[in-house]
Amino acid sequence: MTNIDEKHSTLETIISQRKEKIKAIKELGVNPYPYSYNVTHKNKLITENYDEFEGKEVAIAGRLMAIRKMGKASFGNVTDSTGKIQLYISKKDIGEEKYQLFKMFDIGDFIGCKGSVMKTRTGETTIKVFELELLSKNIRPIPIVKEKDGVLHDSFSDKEQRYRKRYLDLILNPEVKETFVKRTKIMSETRKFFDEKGYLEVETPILQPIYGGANARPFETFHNTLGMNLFLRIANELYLKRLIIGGFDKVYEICKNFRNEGMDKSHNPEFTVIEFYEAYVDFNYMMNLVEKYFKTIAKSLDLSVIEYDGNKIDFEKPFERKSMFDLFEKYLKVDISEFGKEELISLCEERKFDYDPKWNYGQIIDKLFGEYVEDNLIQPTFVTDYPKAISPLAKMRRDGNEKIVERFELFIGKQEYANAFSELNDPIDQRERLELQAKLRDEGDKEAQVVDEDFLQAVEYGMPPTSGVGIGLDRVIMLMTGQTSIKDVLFFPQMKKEN
RNA sequence: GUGCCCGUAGCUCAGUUGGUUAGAGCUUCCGCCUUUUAAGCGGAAGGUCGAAGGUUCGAAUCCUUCCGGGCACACCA
Repeated sequence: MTNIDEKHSTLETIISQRKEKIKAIKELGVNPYPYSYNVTHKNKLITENYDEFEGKEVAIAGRLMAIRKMGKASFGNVTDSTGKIQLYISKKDIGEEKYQLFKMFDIGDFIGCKGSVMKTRTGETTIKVFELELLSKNIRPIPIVKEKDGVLHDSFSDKEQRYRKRYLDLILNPEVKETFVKRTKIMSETRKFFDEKGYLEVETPILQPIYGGANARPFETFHNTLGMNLFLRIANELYLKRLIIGGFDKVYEICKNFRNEGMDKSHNPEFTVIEFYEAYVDFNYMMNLVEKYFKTIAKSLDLSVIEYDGNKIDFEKPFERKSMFDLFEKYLKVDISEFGKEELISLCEERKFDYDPKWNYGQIIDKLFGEYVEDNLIQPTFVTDYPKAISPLAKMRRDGNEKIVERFELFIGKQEYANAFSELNDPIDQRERLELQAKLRDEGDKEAQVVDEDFLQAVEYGMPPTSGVGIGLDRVIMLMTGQTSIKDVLFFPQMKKEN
């Protein structure tokens, strides 16, 4: 007696029924997990060029996604990496024995078949099968999604399941695949853009003894042989600068950074950025390059105006360039360019803005900017004139202003996409700034930077005038694919453990 | 981290002023069916209602805690 005879359909019994089918298939002398199949054509090629293929013989392979049995003949849908195609399988064409095998197929099996291309009377391109092979037997039922007149029935839509079992999401929701294909396209266009400009792609350590280059809390780990703590990088900036010091004058790295912080629609603990550094140029030069980069990527996807999160973002017009203080004046109706900390505090009180008395001048400016300005930055806008206090790696403004550095951030649709400096290469100033950060750490600012003595020494050996940029690539991908959650552009977003 | 919402069959969902034995479609299994396509027709099976406590004669439904998820806010990129 086999489980097939039992009339249960819990998940467990379905699985054991399918295991019994494997036994029965083996008894027919068929290997349910063969080694290869000679595929001659992809489904999309056939369906899109029917006239050329009519009557011709093809061999295709893919996952069986639907079966419609009608006694001595049946229809099935097979999906390969390019799309689906219909099969017509009749006992007359494939023989009694193969038809018995076919009857043991389930949705989710991989199959290969050879047949001739035809159209059914309803006009659907179909392969009339005369050779049928099982390529891999499924034992765990995949959700069945049906579609009529463009309406999906029983679609696989539970977000938690889609993220946890991304492979099912990819099988069942074809548009998901498109997003990730675009992701790869954006990544390769990004490399192409910098390669063509003479940048050298490099790799720097993910495991770092001292983390730096950004203000964030790190993940910590331990190396057994060295007997020391290591950190997963929060940024690669300080290593890329060492390479500039070492004599490369254009470098970039596409890498994952890791930050032990909050998670939401635009933050995953590991995320992808590109950082690039070029010697002998300043942040104005980089502004032009970044603008060109975004326009190039948009163009490569045939995008000119992007509809994103309810906004229309124009990538053909020149990006706006605004001083932070002009923006404050526009949205706060006050010129705060000459304000000191005390005046900013009075402003906060006047506007009933909840500030922390521990904040320094730069932090107050930063928070005010987030509160009153950021939400207005829909079209691509370079914001300049950041306070020194929140930019410990940026060079002072060349006009002698002692509070402001040469830095820009690019905002699009209220979100930050790029951050860049004319890099600080004065070793004395750099040491003072990192020591100030260390002091802030001692006072309890967990995100303040750490003094990296090796980096400081490297700068002491001499760093050319340089500008560098970091761009959050996951966000670029979100923007260019219309996704508003970072989880939808990461194959495997971080999730909590299930029980 | 805080607030709001959600968790019922393999999938999608009904059922929540507390009241027999928790329903439907798809899926699965059996039978019929040679151009179907959410194939069809007939039959069957499938659930400790996210978990644990509590209130009650009686809980999917009310309460508490916990787990997981979504959204918003806060922080960051």
